Amino acid sequence: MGSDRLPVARVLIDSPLPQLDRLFDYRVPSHLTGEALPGVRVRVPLRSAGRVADGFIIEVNSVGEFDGALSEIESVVSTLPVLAPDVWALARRAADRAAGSAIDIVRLAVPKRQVRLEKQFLRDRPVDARSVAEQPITANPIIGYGSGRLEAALVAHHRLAIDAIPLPQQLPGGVWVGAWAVLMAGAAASTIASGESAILAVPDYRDQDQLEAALHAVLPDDRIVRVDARQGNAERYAAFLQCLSGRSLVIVGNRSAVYSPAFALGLIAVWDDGDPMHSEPLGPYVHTRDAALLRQELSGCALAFVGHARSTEVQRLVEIGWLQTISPNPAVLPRIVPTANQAGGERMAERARIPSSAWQIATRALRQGPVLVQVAQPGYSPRLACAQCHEGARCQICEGPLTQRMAGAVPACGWCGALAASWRCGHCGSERFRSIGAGAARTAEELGRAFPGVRVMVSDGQRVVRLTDAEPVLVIATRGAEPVAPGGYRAVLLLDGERMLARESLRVAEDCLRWWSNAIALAGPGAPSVLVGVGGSLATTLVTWRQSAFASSELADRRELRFPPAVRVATVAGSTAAVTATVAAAVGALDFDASDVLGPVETAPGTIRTILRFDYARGLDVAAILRAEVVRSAVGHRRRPGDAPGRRTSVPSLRVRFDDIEPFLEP
DNA sequence: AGCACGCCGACT
DNA sequence: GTCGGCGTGCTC
Repeated sequence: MGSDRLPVARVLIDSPLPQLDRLFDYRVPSHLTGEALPGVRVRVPLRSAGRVADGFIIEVNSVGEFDGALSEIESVVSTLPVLAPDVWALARRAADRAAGSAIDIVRLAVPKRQVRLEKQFLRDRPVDARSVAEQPITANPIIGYGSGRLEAALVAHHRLAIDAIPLPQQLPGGVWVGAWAVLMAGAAASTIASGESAILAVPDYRDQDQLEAALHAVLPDDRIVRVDARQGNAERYAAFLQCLSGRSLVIVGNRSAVYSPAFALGLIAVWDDGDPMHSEPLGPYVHTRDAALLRQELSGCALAFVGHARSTEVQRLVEIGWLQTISPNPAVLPRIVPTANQAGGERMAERARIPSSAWQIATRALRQGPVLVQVAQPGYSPRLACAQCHEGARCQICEGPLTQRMAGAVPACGWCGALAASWRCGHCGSERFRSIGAGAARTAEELGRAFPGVRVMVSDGQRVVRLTDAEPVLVIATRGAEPVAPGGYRAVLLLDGERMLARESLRVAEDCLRWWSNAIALAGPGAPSVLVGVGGSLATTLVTWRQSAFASSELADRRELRFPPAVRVATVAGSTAAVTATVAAAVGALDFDASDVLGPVETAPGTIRTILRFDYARGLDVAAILRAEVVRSAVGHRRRPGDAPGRRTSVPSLRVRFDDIEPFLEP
């Protein structure tokens, strides 16, 4: 055939089907040879004439790997290469590790196309990127870690676990942010100064706001690109195009920022990797931390995990020598006051559920400025119960737990939101309920009485307050919603320790330590932080501020029990038949020890879940086996027994998830 | 997913 | 004989 000599494009098809997660060969027709280049979006025929699929050209070769008849690329959607080679390599690698499809990662990495923005970008783009004279950047020294030490590690592209300085800090413009944000901005600036790009990933928009403020203090605005969850697609695409401009930039955003097409990537830094917001909810559920680790391995850039409390995952990486630690020098120790939950003493304090010593500390601190009170739950009454029989009050529509947002408010369902105006106990028929526990609003009410004449503000998930001055005020905040106070809080009260520790999770201790540490880091220099009702090793850890020692002993416990992150886990869920077959295949091929097959447990009638655990070294083998089973179950009988003939199951009968951060929680 | 191919029961 | 049922399998 005369067409044999035409180039062959290897194309990734944009399809959710696991069996299509490989490259397909297409002939490049002669009129497209100049445009059909790696990274561009194309439309290609699939199976029968007339059907077209979207895809990305991954590579263009003179010969194909498929030895059947090739179809031709139908069209090149746009000449802009949107899928950079290093991002593709990362997507493939991340998907393989998680038994998922590369296209699912590519969809996180490449936003949906915005034609107008893209055309404008192609029109305005200089022909030669190097012709743009770049304003030279000189980075200020990073303070608090010994002179030049951090910068040297960044230039040498080391992998780091950095302990943040637990203090707020004022920016030149007057705004106060956590010292961690100043550190990360400094690291980014030093990366830019050496002509490279930096990716900074934060868990949520409050952290993002602090980090952006710190970045704008050290870099020109046009060097900072924001990629976050609050953006619409147009804004997101504009930011994405900016990354493709061939300039060294700081890309700051949420978990998807780690997939940005950075030019000359020199640094990936992740703030607070233990925050569950770093866990990707979309398949194949790749955690920011893992994506960052893979990308660092592929690109050889510097990598930094920055936090106040160290996650057990990062601690593991430190202990196997993958990360080196960098701590503040000289050390910065917050002042922690542990208190047992002693009753008696101050009557006002007792009514507000706080020990008298804490009340005294807060009273003294309130003469000088703001005081932070961290509580576990938002709203007024997080739980309601029947006043007569004490059964939990449940929604009459969906059986969800009833809560109260404000004092005297009509109870509402915590699941479906339905108002329960005429509630009646499903157990004894009583119409009276009482509240169990106290949310932020109720704590605010109680503290308002305990501290007469003091201004009280509530900052929870819905309403986050911002403090602009250092006036005395009591700030009641749920964990994670604590505002930064100018000059730092004069005292921090950590109230609901016992309740937070009562959560049923493998990671409670680790999570609590992170929540408390992050709140303590908002206290000003020398200001006391009071930990109410918690003793033991957690209290000791906070008092000595040796987070790494705690993470290390926690990790040792997990090793003993063979729990993550000492080992990896894969959750296999779906129809009884599919899960049974998959687990059998994995056990047969990889010789799992019986103790490493946890389950099955029934999750719903006809569906089960089994957890496999395995050492890191076997990760790729396990993923390959499970992936093959996912493909098989997708290709095989798509009809469940008992289904009406002709209609197919749209829900896949097999789901696989690696490294779920809460693998043992009931679904 | 879609769509073609293929191998057994009631029709011109 | 063959029209069409849906089970099976493939997509460059």
